[in-house]
Amino acid sequence: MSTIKDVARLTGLSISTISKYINGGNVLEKNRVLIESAIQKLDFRVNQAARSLKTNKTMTVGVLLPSLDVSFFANIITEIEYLLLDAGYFTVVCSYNHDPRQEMRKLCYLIEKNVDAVLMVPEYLGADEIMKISEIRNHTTPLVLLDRAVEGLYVDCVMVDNVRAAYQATCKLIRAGHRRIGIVLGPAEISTARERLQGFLQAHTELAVAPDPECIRQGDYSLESGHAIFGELMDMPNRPSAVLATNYDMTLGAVTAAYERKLRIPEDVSFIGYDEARLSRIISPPIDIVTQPTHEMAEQTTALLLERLRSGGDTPKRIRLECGMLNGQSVAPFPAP
Amino acid sequence: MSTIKDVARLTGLSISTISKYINGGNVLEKNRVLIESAIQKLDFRVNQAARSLKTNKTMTVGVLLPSLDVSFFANIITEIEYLLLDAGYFTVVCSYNHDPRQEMRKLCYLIEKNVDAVLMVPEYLGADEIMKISEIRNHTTPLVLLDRAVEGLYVDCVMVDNVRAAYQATCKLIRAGHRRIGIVLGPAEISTARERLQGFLQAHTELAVAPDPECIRQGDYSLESGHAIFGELMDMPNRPSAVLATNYDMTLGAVTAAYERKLRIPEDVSFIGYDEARLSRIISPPIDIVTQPTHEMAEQTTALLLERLRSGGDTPKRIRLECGMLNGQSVAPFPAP
DNA sequence: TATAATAAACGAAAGGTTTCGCGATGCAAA
DNA sequence: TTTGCATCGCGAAACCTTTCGTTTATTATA
Repeated sequence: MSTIKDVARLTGLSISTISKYINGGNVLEKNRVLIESAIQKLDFRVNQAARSLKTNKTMTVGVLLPSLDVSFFANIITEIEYLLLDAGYFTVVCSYNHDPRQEMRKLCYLIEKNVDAVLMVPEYLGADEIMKISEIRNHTTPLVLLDRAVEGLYVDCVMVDNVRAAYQATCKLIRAGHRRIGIVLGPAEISTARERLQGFLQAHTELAVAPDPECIRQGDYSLESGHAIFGELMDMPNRPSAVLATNYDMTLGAVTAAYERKLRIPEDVSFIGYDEARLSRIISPPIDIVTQPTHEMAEQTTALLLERLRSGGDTPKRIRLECGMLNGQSVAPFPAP
Repeated sequence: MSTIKDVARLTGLSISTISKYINGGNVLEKNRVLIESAIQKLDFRVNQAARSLKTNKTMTVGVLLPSLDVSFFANIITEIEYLLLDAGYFTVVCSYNHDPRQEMRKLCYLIEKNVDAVLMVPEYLGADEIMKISEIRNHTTPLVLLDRAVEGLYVDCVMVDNVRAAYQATCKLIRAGHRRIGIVLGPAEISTARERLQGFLQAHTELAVAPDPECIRQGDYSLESGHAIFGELMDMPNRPSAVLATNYDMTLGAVTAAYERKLRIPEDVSFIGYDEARLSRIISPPIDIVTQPTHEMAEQTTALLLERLRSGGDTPKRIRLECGMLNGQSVAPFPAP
């Protein structure tokens, strides 16, 4: 493995000149040619460890996710990755597999690996624990939270107005005449699930409809749980006339459960799904879908990350983006006209 | 940020003693106590850049995937991650988002970041291009391929016997009496898709059934394409009486398409899916599924990686694992008795 | 008590890069 | 021809750790 020293020797220039060239400094044209050919011949690559040692930077952003295969996050991260690359930053992802112990452990590892910033989707971690990490306490390593806040933790955060999104979807159902509405929620430990429930309840309150606790059911944001819970709801003696599923996987699970029971949407049950517009491309009639602003989330998150990476600490920013609603044909008036 | 030097000063010991302790060497009991409390007080952490510079190791394995949200890969990687962590290695994942240019670029980045080994699921990259990377040519950075080989590239590889898996599934359909069988394939550029097609054709040849080219259709391993292609097959004037979908997402897409058309499985069309056993938990009647040995793949891959990490180069190993078949009730005799 | 054997601590070099202040060089203007 | 100015190149220090060969301390043995 050849070093900058070898390049210096081969070109007859000094180490500092080579370093200058490598880092975009000006060198004499003839030296430029010389250096480039030497680099080529020696197959020289900058030793990143040495560079990091000196600069205290890795030009790498660490992303920590609860799981690798949640398409909602995967989509956002993919976009962020492109944006960060444009800014010269490499992105590495790692997952804690919904495991509370791994969540802390991996966060520490990432920071110890000297990533320049961490972007994370938290799940079970508390503010006190995160604050134990000195790099975060001292703002040495910027931390940005995605999709979910951590109570009592004052760091940058990009999220979505979950309350309002669920509120609007629920309102739509109530306005269509539905009075017993089922909701398929995520785990109560996760703030998005709590917020969506809150919006659901708020719509009931405002429109003076009493929610039935039996119709409020908690899953784990997985395909299977969406399937199971939708099934349970439909098997109730007085089943809800409409259902709201609150993420992509559970939406898909709910739809398969409906199909399986030969329940027609919306004739037999009205339905609103979540997250992926492409869902309506494979379900007919197309369903109504609450869409989250993934592009905007990616952009805002990247902007936030870059700002922190460039100019460091400031008072934390908390960004809330609005969700949209893709109108389909899965909400019918109730009772049927 | 405090360094080993600070710890040395505070304890009155030498730098080398501290280093020895950090790396698991023996020190006097009283010194141990001293060092530990100093480390605590100073909140000392090893500077990984400095360590890497010296040792030429990062204790990190880089994983390169075509996309983050393919659950088949995500499952395997999650398991590998645990196994590698036990062996002291940290795993970082990155994705090239099915983008041929990114595929090469990210591979180079990973290697430049000094990961100790790369595990990759290749897609479009050719052997010649990969061999341009000197670290791989010289076996400086071990490269292990997962799921797919690269033609002409002689490196370690853990894959599955796709030909046989598709062969057996197809045989099952033919033996049940089906003569026109549809297959929903992935992109021809991807070796697994070609192999699965080969197995499909081989079964036809051996059992003396002529395959209909019209029934052989290529998608892109996505939910939508599974949906679309299954739909196309069912819309044919003389549609196949059985269909084989060749990955998880396309299976799910196919099933929703069947539901949508109110086609009963297996009464109206026999069906075999792929990959995820849990599929049968949300589809009724449970479907027959070709299962890939994800656990074993994870184990073998990890073993291979660790071997390379520990003892370096050797003649490349190519491991082929057998797939299984989960019997459901989605294959009916044809014509119906 | 002296010596050998063992264990622990030490000092110094090495690993490859960036950075900063200073010296050299080249060119235009006077 | 000399002066002034702008560029460019250079040397050396610094970043923090590991490692290896050597010294010192400790314990056991004769």
